[in-house]
Amino acid sequence: MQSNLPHLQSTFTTDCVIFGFHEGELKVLLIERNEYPFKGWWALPGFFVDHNETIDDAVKRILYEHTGLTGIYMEQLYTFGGLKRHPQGRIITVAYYALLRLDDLKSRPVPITDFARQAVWHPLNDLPELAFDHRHIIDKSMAKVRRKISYSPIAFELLPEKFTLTQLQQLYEAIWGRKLDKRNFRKKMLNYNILKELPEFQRGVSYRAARLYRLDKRKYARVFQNEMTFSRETNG
Amino acid sequence: MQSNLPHLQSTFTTDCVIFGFHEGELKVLLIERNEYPFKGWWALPGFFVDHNETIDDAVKRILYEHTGLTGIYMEQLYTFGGLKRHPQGRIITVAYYALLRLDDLKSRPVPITDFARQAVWHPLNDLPELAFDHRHIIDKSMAKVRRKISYSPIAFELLPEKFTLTQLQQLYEAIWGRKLDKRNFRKKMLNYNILKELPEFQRGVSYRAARLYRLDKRKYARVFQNEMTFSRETNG
DNA sequence: TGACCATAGTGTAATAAATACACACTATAT
DNA sequence: ATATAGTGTGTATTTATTACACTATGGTCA
Repeated sequence: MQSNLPHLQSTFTTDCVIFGFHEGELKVLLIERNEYPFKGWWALPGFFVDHNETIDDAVKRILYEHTGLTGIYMEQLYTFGGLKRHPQGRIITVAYYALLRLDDLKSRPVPITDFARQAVWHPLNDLPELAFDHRHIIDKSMAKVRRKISYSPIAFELLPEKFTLTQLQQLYEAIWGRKLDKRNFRKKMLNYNILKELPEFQRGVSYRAARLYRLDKRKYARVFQNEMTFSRETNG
Repeated sequence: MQSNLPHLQSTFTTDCVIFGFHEGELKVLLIERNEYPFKGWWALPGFFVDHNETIDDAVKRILYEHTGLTGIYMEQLYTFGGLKRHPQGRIITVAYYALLRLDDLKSRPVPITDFARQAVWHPLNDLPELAFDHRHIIDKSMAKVRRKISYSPIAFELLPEKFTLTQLQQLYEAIWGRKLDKRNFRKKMLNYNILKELPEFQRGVSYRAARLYRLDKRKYARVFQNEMTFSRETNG
């Protein structure tokens, strides 16, 4: 960019699509707005980016405020600058998505801010009508996650530290919206050699308890390049 | 995002990585700055985004000013908001990359603006030191193009309408920085069935003239989903 | 006009990866 | 003891990837 020009001024914000996975379902954290415009509507958590913080820091702040957690996996998605996306004038928003372990959150109430009446996890398959262009932002996030899960191990961000292969498979199925073959899934996933088999099993289930695994972080980086793919499987 | 808050103001710009392909080499269009900071340094073409134009429109404007062309393939890359990226304070930039047919441009002089002494195509493998974080932006663009060329037919944006298979292969080789096997490349590319064989041949070469092809647009969309890949080839 | 140069153009076999597919096992609850 | 519900495993088939070397052609130049 070039300088010495009139510094045109504009307002910009960040909005964050926070994904969680619980009981085989993908969920998104939405707030119910307590302000105009779109008062009473559901919307993505978001806020203005202060001029002395980075965009990443603004997003971390929002994530902390809504989850009480730090160190959440997050990635910038896209910057929306349509002239009509906000009824009060053009507001640019830098959208991020975040993936988090819903289990870490179980007993932690979602804090309420002045701007939101409540914050609630909504199943991705059953979203209410959303304020602004937020539905579009969620759709675009899902498209990115759906692609990215094929070549990087982001799925593990959504699972508890110890998980069963069935949980992992259900997560892939939820993200891709299609069934995978159990034998092929396990064969392939174990072949990547990024999972560490634990000497532990599920507890409290009324059927054969499944073995627990966790991600082997030493091998994580290697796989990031290897590009895991489950590309063409069609069978149930 | 939420409203009714003090509208924090900030300045933001767009920078554009314009890629071209010529004589087997990838090139980037850079301007020589005629303004402080970084006066005399090479930089990406860019400009402030006006508050009544979309970001896409700002980029189209920049592309037109520097190439005289419209309808160029472009895509948003990333938004950079580091506090120290500009010595005069935090300026957010939305980076785009664009792909264009250098041949369309052959006899067209690159226009000079007040802010730039000259605009020159630089080979990607031999870039000068760049102003701001522009080197980082170019690297990130290349990473995206390198990935995206595997699953979408963006390569054709860089070639003339009629091209030989060797040109197409050289382009993939330039983008991936490694040699591909000619027979495997042709077999695979022709199998996608997205190329239309023309009844024409190269002219003016002092060796056997190669057949010309062009992209078959009817089949283009289908391949966008099919995910062309040349993943593991290691042989020269 | 024939030899030469530079690049175009072609096929097959070996290996690796993806896919389709079905049944026995086990922990728990009743 | 038995019903239930989900765990855990192996193989054959198909498809994709890789490795590899020679002939064909158009143009140039002696």
